[in-house]
Amino acid sequence: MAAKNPIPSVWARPQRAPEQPALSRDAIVREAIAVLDADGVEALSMRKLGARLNAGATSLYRHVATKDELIELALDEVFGEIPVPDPGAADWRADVTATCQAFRTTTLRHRWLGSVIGQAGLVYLGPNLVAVSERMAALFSAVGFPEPSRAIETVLSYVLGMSTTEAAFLTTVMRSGRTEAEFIAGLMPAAQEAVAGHEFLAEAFADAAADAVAATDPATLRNAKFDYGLNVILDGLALRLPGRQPNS
Amino acid sequence: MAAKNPIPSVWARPQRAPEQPALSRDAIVREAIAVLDADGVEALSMRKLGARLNAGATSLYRHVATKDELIELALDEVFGEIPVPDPGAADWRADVTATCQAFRTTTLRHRWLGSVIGQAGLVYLGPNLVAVSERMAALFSAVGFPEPSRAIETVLSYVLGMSTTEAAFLTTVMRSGRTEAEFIAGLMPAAQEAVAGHEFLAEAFADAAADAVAATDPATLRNAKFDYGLNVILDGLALRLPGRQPNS
DNA sequence: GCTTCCTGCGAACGGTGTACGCGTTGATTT
DNA sequence: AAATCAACGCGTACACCGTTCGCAGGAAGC
Repeated sequence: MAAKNPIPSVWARPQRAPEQPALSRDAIVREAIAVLDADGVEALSMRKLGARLNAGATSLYRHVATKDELIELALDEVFGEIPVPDPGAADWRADVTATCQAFRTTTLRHRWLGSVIGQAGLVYLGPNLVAVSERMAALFSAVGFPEPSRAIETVLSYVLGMSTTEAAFLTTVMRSGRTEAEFIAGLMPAAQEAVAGHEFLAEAFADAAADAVAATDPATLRNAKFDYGLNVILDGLALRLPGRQPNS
Repeated sequence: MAAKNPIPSVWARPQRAPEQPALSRDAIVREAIAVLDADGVEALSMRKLGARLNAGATSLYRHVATKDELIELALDEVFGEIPVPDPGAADWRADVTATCQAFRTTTLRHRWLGSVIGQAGLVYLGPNLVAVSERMAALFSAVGFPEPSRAIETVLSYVLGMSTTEAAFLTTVMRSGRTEAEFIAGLMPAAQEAVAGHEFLAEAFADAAADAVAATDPATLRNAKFDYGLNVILDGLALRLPGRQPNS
């Protein structure tokens, strides 16, 4: 307001205002993550982001080349939240499991991650992603795993696919304004109908529905599903560890 | 007014043109898929799509409620390309492998699939997706798998994560205008630098680089990586088959 | 004949990303 | 102390976007 009018009167001189925290790349990225977390990737616009920082939209371009670049920065920033344990006394399965769960947690906290990765891929080599990869490589190398990079790729692909789907689902739930349980209940009739006439799918669906009823909480059920698949993969990888293998 | 005049001369009468194929939901979806395949999801605009069909942009809205709905239709249409074998004499591993490879092939043919799924999730229950799911459920049920829906979820998550990453990578390659081999070669220096100082990652990276040199073709190397992870998962699942101890 | 529907479309609204050039400012050099 | 300069914030503008609305014209039913 007053800021728009440079000098209304010579007597009301600048006095520099309470010195805004200024505009910096870090501040922009941080605020962008806040917007993305709150309203998703399609709600992030340079104008709105600028407004939230008490700045014009185009000012952001002094610190960030392009919106896509900003998103890449946000992506890598968020990878920094993933802790990977040192390969230590604990067995490798526990370590890898913890890492994968951390990855999933981060993906669910920032539910835009999936769509961004789907568009940009993981080719961009940000420092935090590199750091996470390094820690994971350490985990597999420590137990003498024959092809660590393939093992990592396998595990991460699973985690990514699972978490992305989960995140998209949770976004849909949240947009509906209902709780997860309510949403699932409301979806049941449509699902029943879609499944009718499909013998095996109906059976699998019935099992899943029974699961849902038995579970105390949709979230814990999702945790269990995630852990199931992860254990399947770790079992498969364990067979490839040297020295403990019937045949090949 | 005169400029707007729809009929400059009576003789230039409409005569209905050579009867365009008209505008139908199917035709729109088909053309949308063509655009998506050619130029990706961010290049699909209602105006351009309309133009390609010799129609105005807003005409499309008579057949499709919204752009998002159109994309959902395209998504399900594309799922129709995935064949799933009947559970037959062949062993289940071969059947599941074939299905997963078909899924991957489709994802790589329509490289926008990943980003769309990341945004929309798989909650929408289109008929073709339901059909694919049914066939997969049949595959697992036929061998008496204890929790078919969890097995399916595990396998599909892996396939989705892997294919999405692959598709994003291929898109980047294609946009660069270089061949895949050239692109990888050009990326090497940056990757080397990013990996420097990361002990285990450097090691894994060296292995991967050796792989790349040994492979005759980047595409066959990608195939091998995909099959590796898939086999890991199938091994893990095999352990859960009833009445059977691990066997290769 | 008249009426009622269905289809396509032009115009318009409120948004988007970002290129460009301007005024200001704080530090650095003279 | 004066002059220079690079960095910064921003207003404007452009080309495009998805979508709404009301209208034109033909087809179909009566």
